[in-house]
Amino acid sequence: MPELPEVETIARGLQEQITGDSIESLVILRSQPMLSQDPDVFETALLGRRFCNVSRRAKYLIFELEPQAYLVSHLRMTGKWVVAPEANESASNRMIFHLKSHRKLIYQDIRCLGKLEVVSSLKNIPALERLGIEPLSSDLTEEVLAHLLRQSVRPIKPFLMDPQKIVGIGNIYASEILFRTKIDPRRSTQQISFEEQRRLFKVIRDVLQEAIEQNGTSISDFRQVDDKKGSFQNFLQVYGKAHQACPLCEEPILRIVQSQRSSFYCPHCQT
DNA sequence: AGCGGAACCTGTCGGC
DNA sequence: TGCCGACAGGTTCCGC
Repeated sequence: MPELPEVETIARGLQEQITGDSIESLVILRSQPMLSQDPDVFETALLGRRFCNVSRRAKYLIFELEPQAYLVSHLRMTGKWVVAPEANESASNRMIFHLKSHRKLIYQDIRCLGKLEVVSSLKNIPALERLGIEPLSSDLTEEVLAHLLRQSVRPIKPFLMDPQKIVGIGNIYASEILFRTKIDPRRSTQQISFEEQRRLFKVIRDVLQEAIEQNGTSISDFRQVDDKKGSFQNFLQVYGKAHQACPLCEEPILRIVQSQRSSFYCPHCQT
């Protein structure tokens, strides 16, 4: 489900809603295969602890707890976090945290592809160590992007989605970024010109930043922590728009498959 | 070393 | 109506 802007939106919502609150009890409705650790260990590590911060790294949510512990959550395709006065009877509810404020923090996940883990140190999560560069941080520069493009040999679209290179860009934003930069998603990273690299650098940051300002993209089921929709879906130009007219030239948008994922692009505008 | 494909799951939708 | 395949916002593992 979520890419960087959606995860950032959820992190901000949770930060605002649950910081200072603590976990009184926990009901685990289903733990497999989302939990990599024993459910009893998971529960014991959480009970009584207080949320002191919620942040994002790549597409991971990091709940900082006091006394020191971290709940690390990856939503994968269909994970969601909801804060509400009471838990609704949704079939996708997987865990219900009963908070001291009497509100409920609910983890939902239709496909159960998400991952949850409690650790005493973030160093205990190898996947976090393997992550690439945060695109909105000062770590990403034109020079760094040029270097990453040069050392890779693959089409630009799967490159943009590789979290070991640049984190946070998923299937929606990869297509949107390439449309705005007018680059064909099949082009090799080796063949991206200097001018195109500069455009990519700017557009990657612009698109992600704009999507955060719109609270993410709600195409099917993404919702904020308070159940409201994001609004970046109103600004999508190609994602999910196969056969529709390109907003620039009116040619039909094409859908192709790359690395087992759909790519949407305008064959006339993107070269 | 780094790539593409399969696997991990469930739900929905369109075609026959 | 029922069945079947394709598809869905992601990552990891495996073989080449």
